[in-house]
Amino acid sequence: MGTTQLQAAPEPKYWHLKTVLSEALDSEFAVGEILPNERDLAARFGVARATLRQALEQLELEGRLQRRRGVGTTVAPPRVGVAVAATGQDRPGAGSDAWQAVDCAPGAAPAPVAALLDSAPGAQVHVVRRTRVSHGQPVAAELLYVPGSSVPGLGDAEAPCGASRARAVLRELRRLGLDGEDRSVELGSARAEDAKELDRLPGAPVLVVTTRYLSRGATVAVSVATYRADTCRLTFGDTGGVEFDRSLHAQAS
Amino acid sequence: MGTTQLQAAPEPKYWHLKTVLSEALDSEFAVGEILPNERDLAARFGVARATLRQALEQLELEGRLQRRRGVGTTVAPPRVGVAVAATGQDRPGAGSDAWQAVDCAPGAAPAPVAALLDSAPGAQVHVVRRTRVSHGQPVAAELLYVPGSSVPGLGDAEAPCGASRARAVLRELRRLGLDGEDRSVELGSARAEDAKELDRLPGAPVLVVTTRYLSRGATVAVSVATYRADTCRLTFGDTGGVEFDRSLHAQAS
DNA sequence: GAGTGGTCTAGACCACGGC
DNA sequence: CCGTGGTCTAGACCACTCA
Repeated sequence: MGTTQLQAAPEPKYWHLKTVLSEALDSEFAVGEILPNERDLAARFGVARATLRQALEQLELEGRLQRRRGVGTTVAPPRVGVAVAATGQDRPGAGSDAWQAVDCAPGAAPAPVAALLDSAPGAQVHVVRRTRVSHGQPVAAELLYVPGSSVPGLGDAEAPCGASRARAVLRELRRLGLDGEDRSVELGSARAEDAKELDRLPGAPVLVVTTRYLSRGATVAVSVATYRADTCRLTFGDTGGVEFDRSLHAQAS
Repeated sequence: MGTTQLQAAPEPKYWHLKTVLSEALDSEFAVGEILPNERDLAARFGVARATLRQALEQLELEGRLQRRRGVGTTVAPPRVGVAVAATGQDRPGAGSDAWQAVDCAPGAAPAPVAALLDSAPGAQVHVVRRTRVSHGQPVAAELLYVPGSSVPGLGDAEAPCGASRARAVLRELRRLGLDGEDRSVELGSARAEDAKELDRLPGAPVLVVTTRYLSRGATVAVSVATYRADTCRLTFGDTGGVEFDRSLHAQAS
């Protein structure tokens, strides 16, 4: 019959495109360099813009590209290793990498958090907001839920509600003496609120780190931190080794 | 003028759709139930299929939906907590949750792995493939890179190359006595090869866990494990607590 | 205002699973 | 075989950034 279906490779175009672009990024582009715009690229490869965009989305997901509306598509630097370390409670940051208390408000813990806190779904807690900056870029936004019973040292009036109160809660928490932490990591998408702080669009992929802080066997606080998945590599230094932080994704010399 | 642009909310349609669908999933659908097909759903909401798909993709990314070509879209069960635990070296799995050695072949470590192994980019290593199954579902595929110098007990001929040889390498490795591990977690997309083992399409989002195993201060092996990001929540039990494994994402009673 | 990426449409065909 | 989700097209308009 006249069916000219000779191509035995049903590999999607966008997948092939992604491979080609990925190799081009390695060999022909420097970090920070801006690519041709999507319309030009699509024309150059002979595909529709939507198809090209599918390839770019994948590359952005893998942290190889960075796209900003009104600006363009740039080659992303290697992912930054951020330590999801020991107590994490506002410890003196190593240089330019630390948590910053933003504010503190009374509120109700969402159901999944309440479950971890062993409290009723609607129970009132202190909600501390913090932001983490690494190498000058925002990498994470955190909501820390602290039941009033964990920090009895504070009047639970709604009083100051600012960064200073946030620091006060953290101080009280530290004084409890934390024995350990349970952590989990999963993929999520940035809520509109987080997206703003992370300088991303809503729905951007994030790594959600949920931490349960323990003191004498009881859960005294729960933290939900969302890290930018495109720019971050979370590191867990079980041996205290810092060397791991470099060189992953580094080009072999 | 006749411009009837009264809507002050430029919230994308797919974002709104996602919210609506998400609420519907909570209230009107049971786990495993299949949704109407995409064409019907799109018509029902008065949007193009591409727009509806954008919403579905987000929900799938968040682990709320599961889509399979030729079958349909189903409501996903809550993410399964998988422990990325202590030595991890083929320890007797807790019930139905364990690593399974697949095979072992000689090969060259890719550049980033070679860097972690402190070896030349092209150096020959044993490449052990393992698969992890949890609750009957494949959740992770792993490539374990072991330099020949770490396991001198084996003749480095390409001999058996099967699951038995893989187990032999693991046994030798365990006999070294591992002091500790450095780990990192980042977002990636499944290579065609991994995708097959994980029962997903190539490019599917995965959590890439890179582990460096140490013995007496030296790196003796490097593992790159890719976990299905849609179905898995990685847990790190610093305190050995297992309770954390349940109840995240559980509906409050 | 020009140029960028982000959203959206209304089609089409293909690959796969199950009947 | 039919129905499903997956890929792809060729347009359009919008929101944003920056000169």
